[in-house]
Amino acid sequence: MKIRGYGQYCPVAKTAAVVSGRWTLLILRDFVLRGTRRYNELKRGNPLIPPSVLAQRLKSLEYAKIIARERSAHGNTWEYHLTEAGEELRPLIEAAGHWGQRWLGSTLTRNDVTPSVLMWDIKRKLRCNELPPDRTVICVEFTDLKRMRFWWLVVEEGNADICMENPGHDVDITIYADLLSLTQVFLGSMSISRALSEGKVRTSGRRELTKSISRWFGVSMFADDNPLNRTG
Amino acid sequence: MKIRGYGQYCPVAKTAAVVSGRWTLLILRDFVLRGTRRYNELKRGNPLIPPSVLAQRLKSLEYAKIIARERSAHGNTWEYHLTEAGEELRPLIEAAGHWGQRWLGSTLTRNDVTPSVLMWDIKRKLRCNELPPDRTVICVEFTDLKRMRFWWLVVEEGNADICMENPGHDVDITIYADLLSLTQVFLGSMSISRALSEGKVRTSGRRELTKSISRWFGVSMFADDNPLNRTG
DNA sequence: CAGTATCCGATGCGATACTG
DNA sequence: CAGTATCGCATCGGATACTG
Repeated sequence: MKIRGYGQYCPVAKTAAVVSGRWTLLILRDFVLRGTRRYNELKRGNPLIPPSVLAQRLKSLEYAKIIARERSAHGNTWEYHLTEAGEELRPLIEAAGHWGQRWLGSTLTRNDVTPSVLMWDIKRKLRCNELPPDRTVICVEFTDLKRMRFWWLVVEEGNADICMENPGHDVDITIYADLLSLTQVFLGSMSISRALSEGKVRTSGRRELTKSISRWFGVSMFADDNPLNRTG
Repeated sequence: MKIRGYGQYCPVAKTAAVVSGRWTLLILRDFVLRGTRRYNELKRGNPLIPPSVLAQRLKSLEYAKIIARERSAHGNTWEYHLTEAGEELRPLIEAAGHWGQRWLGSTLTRNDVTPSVLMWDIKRKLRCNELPPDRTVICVEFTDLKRMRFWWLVVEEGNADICMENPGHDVDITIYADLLSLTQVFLGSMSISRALSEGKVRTSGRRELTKSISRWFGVSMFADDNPLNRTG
């Protein structure tokens, strides 16, 4: 486990030696912004990372004392968590996100979107307390997909679960959208109300859930950095 | 000129695709923090970068609209400058520097230090207005070096020049130090007064310049992030 | 001064398969 | 679930030499 540096004393260079390998910043993002703790969660959040690379990066980050690996609460599996040093990478990660949204947000293409990643992001940002107190079932149908077309979010007691098969309960609201449009909504480059009025997103089901959708449908933490949202 | 992305819509991933190549963050540091504008300045600040890699990175950054290349004022050479997008990378670079100083500052070794880079950093941070209004000549002698042992800073009219040969003027103050110690002083991991009292750094010449040294000898912008300086 | 040209070697990386 | 093992290719990166 050797870290290849740059032969420079500059603190920026020291940091760069640790965080600038391929995939590394994304793994850190998962820890810092998504609260990820497990190997397979990291795979889910980064579908294209080779498992060997992920394993190697985790070892490096552990070696650098940015994360630590330990038994989970139940003791039957492993978990990673940020150290204090790792926590303090938050400003760096957030700066990267703000900048990317502001200056590269318009580069979004079909190659950048994956239904599973989007659905987990949506789930994570769902404002459950803005939904009815009893169980709510939200169905998402990606109108342009064959596989991975249907997703269900079951919200109960302030907690959301993701299913890929019909969970059997009555569906309270269905959201129809193509994958790219719903991603744009999540990223804040298109407001959900505009998406609805333009027909990019449609809904069916209980009317009051559609009316309140912009309250319970949370968006990316970088949504406000979108150039469209600039006040200046 | 293709940028290899990660197949993710996340703004952090978009940024990572642009800035996380080897040397890239350091080149950006030179633009953002050192005010570098020229190819050879970049080489000076990054002695180990291969010229072909530097050229490729500059092209990439230009392609990404982070820097722009244009004729210098005199028109006989080329200069780079940050675009607005590039300027806004400052928070990212500074976050990297703060973190590196705080968590990796103690990893400094002999392999990380270069006299030329240090001298240019010192020159850049010299507080000329704290020096006498007339010409001041500062000699730095790296006591552990054979080559690159002597350096002169000629400060005149609020401006400092670096020489590697005796400029001929009388020397007002000479600073003797080994390369690692003076680097530590610059980085703030050792205060100059402590370095003097411990004999890591010595001076000769005009007494008033030694007495005021902690005023005119500027340090790294990350010096305060050193764990030693923590108040908490 | 500001880069190209060339070349080679390491290794990072990706793909796939497999395991306790 | 949480990774290893293997493997081969590509390409990145480093060194050196050279040029308008």
